[in-house]
Amino acid sequence: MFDGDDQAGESAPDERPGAWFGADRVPPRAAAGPYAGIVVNRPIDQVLTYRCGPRVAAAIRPGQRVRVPLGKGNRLAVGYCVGVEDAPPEGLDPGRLKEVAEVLDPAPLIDSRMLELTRWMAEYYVCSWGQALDSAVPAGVRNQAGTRVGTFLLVPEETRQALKDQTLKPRLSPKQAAAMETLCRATGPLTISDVCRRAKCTAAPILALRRQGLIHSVKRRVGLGEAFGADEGDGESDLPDLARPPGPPGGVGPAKARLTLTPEQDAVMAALRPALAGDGFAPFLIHGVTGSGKTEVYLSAIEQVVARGREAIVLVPEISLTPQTIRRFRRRFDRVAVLHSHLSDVERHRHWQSIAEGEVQVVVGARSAIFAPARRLGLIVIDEEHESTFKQETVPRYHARDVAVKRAQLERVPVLLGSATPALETWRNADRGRYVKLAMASRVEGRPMPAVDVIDLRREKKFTGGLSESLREAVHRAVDDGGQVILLLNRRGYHTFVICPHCGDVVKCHACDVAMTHHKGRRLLLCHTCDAERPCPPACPSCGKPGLHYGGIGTERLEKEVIGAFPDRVVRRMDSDTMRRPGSHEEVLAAFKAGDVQILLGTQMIAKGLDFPNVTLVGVVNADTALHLPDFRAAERTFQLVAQVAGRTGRGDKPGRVLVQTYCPDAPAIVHAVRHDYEGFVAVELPEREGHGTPPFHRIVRVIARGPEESVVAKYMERLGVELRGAAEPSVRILGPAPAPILKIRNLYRFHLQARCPTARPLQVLLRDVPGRVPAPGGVELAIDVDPTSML
DNA sequence: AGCACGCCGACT
DNA sequence: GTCGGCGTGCTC
Repeated sequence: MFDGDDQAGESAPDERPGAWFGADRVPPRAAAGPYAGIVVNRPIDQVLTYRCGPRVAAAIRPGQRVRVPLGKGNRLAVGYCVGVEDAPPEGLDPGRLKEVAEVLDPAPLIDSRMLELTRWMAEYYVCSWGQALDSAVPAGVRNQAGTRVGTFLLVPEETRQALKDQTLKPRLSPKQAAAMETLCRATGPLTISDVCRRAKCTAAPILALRRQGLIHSVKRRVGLGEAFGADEGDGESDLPDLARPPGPPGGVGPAKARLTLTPEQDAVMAALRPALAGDGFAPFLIHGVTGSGKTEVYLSAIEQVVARGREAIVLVPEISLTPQTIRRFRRRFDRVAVLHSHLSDVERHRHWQSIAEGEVQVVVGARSAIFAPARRLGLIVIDEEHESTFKQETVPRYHARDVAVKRAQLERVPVLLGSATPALETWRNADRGRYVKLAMASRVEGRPMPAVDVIDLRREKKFTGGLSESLREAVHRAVDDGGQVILLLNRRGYHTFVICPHCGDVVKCHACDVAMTHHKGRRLLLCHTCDAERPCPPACPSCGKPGLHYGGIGTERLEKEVIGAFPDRVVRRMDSDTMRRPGSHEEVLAAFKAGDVQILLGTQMIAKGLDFPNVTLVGVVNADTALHLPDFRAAERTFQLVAQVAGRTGRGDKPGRVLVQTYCPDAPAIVHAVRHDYEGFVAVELPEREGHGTPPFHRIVRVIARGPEESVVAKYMERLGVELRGAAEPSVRILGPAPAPILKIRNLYRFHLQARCPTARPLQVLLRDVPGRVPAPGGVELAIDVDPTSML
C-alpha cells in the first residue's frame, strides 16, 4: 500500500551498522576503491564490508555479483556488490576484513536506481536486501542462461610472419599445416571444433600447435542471439518483433492504427499530457468502467513517452497476458517485449538483455516485469491494479503495484494505475490527494452498461446448484438470438465436497485441513491446496460405512449440466484443468471469437479482460463463493468479481445482459455490483473497514508460523505474541495469535497473528526487531507478510 | 538461511 | 569416558 508519500523524510533512517547507502552515495563508476559493500541472499540485515585485491578493485562495480568468503568456514557465497568506497565504514577494523574472492559479472546486472528500489523493498517488506535483489534479477540472467564460455583460437602475428617467410611450414605435420591454414584464412575467431570440422582433423594437432605456442587461445562468453524472434507462440504471423533491427532511439514515429479518442479518453489524456512530457513523479488512478477504453488511454500515453525516446513498462495480471492483449500492443509499437511466467531461462535472459540495451520500447508483463532493466524509463502502467496476483506470496512478499509506485518515484516518471474496481487502498490514496483521480464513466461508442439482474436462489424451486430455471431460459434466449454466453463459476472440479451421511465427516486431504474436490473425469479426489490426489474411497475413511454423499458443484459438473440442457450447442469449459497444455487457452478463445462456441464456461480465467462483441449474456452461477470467507476483503473481492465478469458483455452492437445467482441479494457487494455502482459500494465498505481497523485505514502485518508439530507452533506463537505486545508502541495493536483459517497445509500446522497500526513504519520496525529475539524452535518457520492479501 | 559452538542424555 | 541431540548466535 505504498503511496509515494514517504519522500519527505518519513523513510526510516538506515539503522544497519556500517550504513552503506548503496545507490546515491556511490559513484556510478566506482573509483578503484578497495572496499566493497556486499549483501548476500540470506536473511541477514547487514551490508558486509570486504576488501578488494587489485584485480577485483579494477573490475568491481555496484550492481555486480561477487563471490565472497562467509562465516567461520569461509565458504564462498554469492553476493551483490551494493557500493564501493575508498575507506571502510567507521568502527570496522580494516585489518580483519576478508577479501572479495571473485567478480562474477562482467557488467552490473542492475543500476543504482534498482539498487535503491531493492533496498527500499527490503526495508518495507521486512526482508534482507540480498533477498530483494535476488527477486529483481531473474535466475536466467544470474546464471547467464543460453550462454557458455567458448575457447577461441588466434594466430599471433609472429606466427603469420613465420608462415610467410616459409621458415615454419616444413616443421608442421600435414594435419597441423591444414589446421593452421584454416585458422589463417578464417575471418572471425574459430573454436577448436570449428577448426576440426573445416580442416577435417581431430583436436590433437591443434592442441599440439597451441603447446608449441604457435597459436593462442582465449576464452569468451558467447551465445544468446542478438535479438529475440517471434517466440511468443501466439501464432500471429503479422507480428512485428524485435527480430527487426532496432530503429534510431527516440526517432520512432508514433504508430500505426491510431483511433480517434472518445471525449472522455481525450480528457484523461489532456490531464496526463503534462506529466508524460515532464520529468517528475506523478501517480494517477484511472477509474474507468469496463469497456470505457482504458487500454486505448494506456497506448496513447505510451506513445507520448516512446516518441520522446523513453520506454514504458506495462504490468498486467498474468491471466491477462493473452494473445489478444499482446497483439494490441504489438500493433501499436514496433518493439514490444513480453515477459510471461512461462518463459524459459534462456528466453528471459534474452529479453532482459534486449531491454537493458535499449532495444525495447514497451515491456508488457506480469508482476516481476516491474524490475525490467529499462534504462530510459518514461512511464509505468498497472492495469487492473486491484488484482491480487500482483502480490508475491514468497519472500520478498512484495506487491508489484506498490513497488511500481516506488519505482516511479525513484525514476521520476508518471505511473498510471487503472481499474474499473480500484482496490480500496488505492481509492483512499486518491481521495487523500496522493494520486490524481481520473474517471471514465461511460463506455466507448455510447454503449450502455449491461443490465444486471439478480436471481435470488432462495426463491428458486428445484434448484440443484447449477443453472436456475431463470438463468437457463435466459441462456436459451441468448443463443437462439445468435448471441454468445459466458458462465462463471469460480470452483473447479465436479463435486466440491464428499461427505459421510452417517458420521458427518467430510473427506479431507491427508496433508491439509481442506475438503477434497471430486474430479469425476479423472476418477479422483483432489486437494486444491497441495494438489494431492487419491482414489475415490469406497467407504467413509472415518467411520468405515459405505454410501458417501457427493455434493456441491464445480465447473466440470456445470459443463455436464449445460451440455445436457443445450445438446445442440457447442459448450467449452475453461479452467486450469482443461487449460493444461500450452496453447489450449488461445485455441478455446479463438473458437469462441470465431463463433464456433456458443457457451463458454469456466473459473476466474474467463472473468478478465476478454473482449468479445457478440457476448450478450453473462451468468454468474454463484456470486457467493468468496463472500463468506474469513477475510476482510471478502466483500470487495465479490464486488470486483461480479463487476469484472459483467463487463464481458455488451461490448458490441447488441446490448448485454448479466444474471447473478446468489443467496445474498441484499449483501452490499452484490447490490452495488448490480447497479454498476462502485462508489456506492465504497461508501458502505469504507466505514465498515474503519470500524474494524482494517486497511485502508490501518496497516496490517501478518505473521505466520508453520511447523510439523501443532503444539510447538502454537506455543512459539504465544511467546512471540507476548514479546511483540511488550515491544510494540501504543499505536500498534496485536491480534492473536490464533490458528490460521486453514490450520494445516502440506502437513505443516499454521498459526498466525496480526499487528495493526495506522501507519506502516512502527509495524515494520517491530517485526524487523522482535522475531530475531525469539528464535523459532527447530522445524518452525516464520513468515512476515506486510500488506497481506490472503488471510487464509 | 547455513554453520559452528556448546551444553546435557544414552551408548561403546 | 565419547557421539550426538538441537538451542543460540553470528555472518565483514
